[in-house]
Amino acid sequence: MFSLSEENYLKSIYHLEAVHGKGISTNSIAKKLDTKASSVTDMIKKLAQKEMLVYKRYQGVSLTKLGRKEATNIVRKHRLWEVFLVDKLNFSWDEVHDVAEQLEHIKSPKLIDELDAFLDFPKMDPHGDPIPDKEGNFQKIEKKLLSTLEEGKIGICVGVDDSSSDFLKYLDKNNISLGQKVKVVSKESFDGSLTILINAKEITISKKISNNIYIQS
Amino acid sequence: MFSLSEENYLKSIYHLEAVHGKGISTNSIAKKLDTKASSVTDMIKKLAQKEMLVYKRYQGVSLTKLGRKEATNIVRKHRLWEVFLVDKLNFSWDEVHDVAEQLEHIKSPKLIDELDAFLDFPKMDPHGDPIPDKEGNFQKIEKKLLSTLEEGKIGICVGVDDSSSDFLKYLDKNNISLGQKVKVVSKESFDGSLTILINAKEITISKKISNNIYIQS
DNA sequence: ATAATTTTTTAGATAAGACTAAAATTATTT
DNA sequence: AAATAATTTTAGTCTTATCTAAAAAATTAT
Repeated sequence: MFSLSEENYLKSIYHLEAVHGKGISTNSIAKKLDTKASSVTDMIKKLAQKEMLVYKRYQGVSLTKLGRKEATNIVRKHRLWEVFLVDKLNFSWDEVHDVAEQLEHIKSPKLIDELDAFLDFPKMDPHGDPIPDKEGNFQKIEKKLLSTLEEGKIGICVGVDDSSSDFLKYLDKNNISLGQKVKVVSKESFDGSLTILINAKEITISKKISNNIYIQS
Repeated sequence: MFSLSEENYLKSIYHLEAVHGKGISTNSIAKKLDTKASSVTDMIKKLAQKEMLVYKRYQGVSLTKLGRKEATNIVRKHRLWEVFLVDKLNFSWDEVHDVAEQLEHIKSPKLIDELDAFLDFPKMDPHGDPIPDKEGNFQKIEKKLLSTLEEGKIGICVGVDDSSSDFLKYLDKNNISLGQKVKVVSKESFDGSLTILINAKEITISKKISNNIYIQS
């Protein structure tokens, strides 16, 4: 069994590995968890002892197969709860994160699988992220950033990179949601801002925004 | 905000007060929480400082209005989650306690009220215990122990005192569930055991059992 | 009423997880 | 290849919640 703190470390390292590959630095973990590097050193020693990750002083860490399994399960729980909150309890996609952050730590062999079935085995969470199945497998979907789409091309919104409430509220305000068609009308080379056609309306979005929206094209 | 531990103390004291009235002893709290009296002293000092209860050395404690409100809310959450687990996730009534024990500590203003609505504002949990509403009010139903029912009289099962898995499994095995009619066929004065008619079948139950079943008559 | 017992509190220790400050190691410049 | 900078680790401290052992107060028995 793992403590809340241990689970949060495993999850953070998992997410960092998904972006940066193996060999995650102490500092990057500290940044992600908003804690100090010295605290991270303490914890990764403990997790190394539990064989959840491989650690050599000054060399960063990598999850073991066991550690990855543990982390995947936490991610699975987080995302299933998000679906529950949105589909059943009328939460909007910008409200779910903090609650799911708590719910993901509930320990019950039966609970999560029953929840999965109750939700009809969803494959995606409300932000377009894949939900691992019981065994930890999930479908990796083809996607790229909206900012990489060329002028005149069309894509469909399939996810967001940043899931912060502020960003998601911005999208809501501009009627941008998953499954929607977007066409890049023009691209400003100076600042990378994009004028897009969405919902039969033209809007201009900054590079920072288009860098946080995933599309399929 | 309260820690998990603080919440568990508040809940336990609340339940003890429901049975024994005001002035709960350090020892009884220790017993209920399976901890040491010295630990209880430490914690009740802290809760007294937070004005959740009134405490005078060697005199036991009583919840303040604030403390009772806090405790009631935890009970509300516990029981709503129990309903969710049974009604939506196919848990049986002997499986819900440990999971609800965890879920009751999830902090979200929106979550619990949405859950309440989603479950259609249930008034009772799976064990027949009342669910407090948002304001902390609940209907106190008229009930008495099956052991107090006289020979020849009829009652309806409305709750259980002991919610342990073992006891509930015993009831399942004997087809005793809430809402069911029971008739006391005979009462053995020597050991207090009861022969009852339930489900068109006669069974004999010990005093210990009849002391844990609530009926309405 | 005093002695014995039980309950409660205090004092001091421990473990988990975080922190600060300083030392050790690695990486980057010049 | 030194020197400087950045990162990481160590050492020691703090907080929360627990514990044991001993002291203090209350209760019960004689």
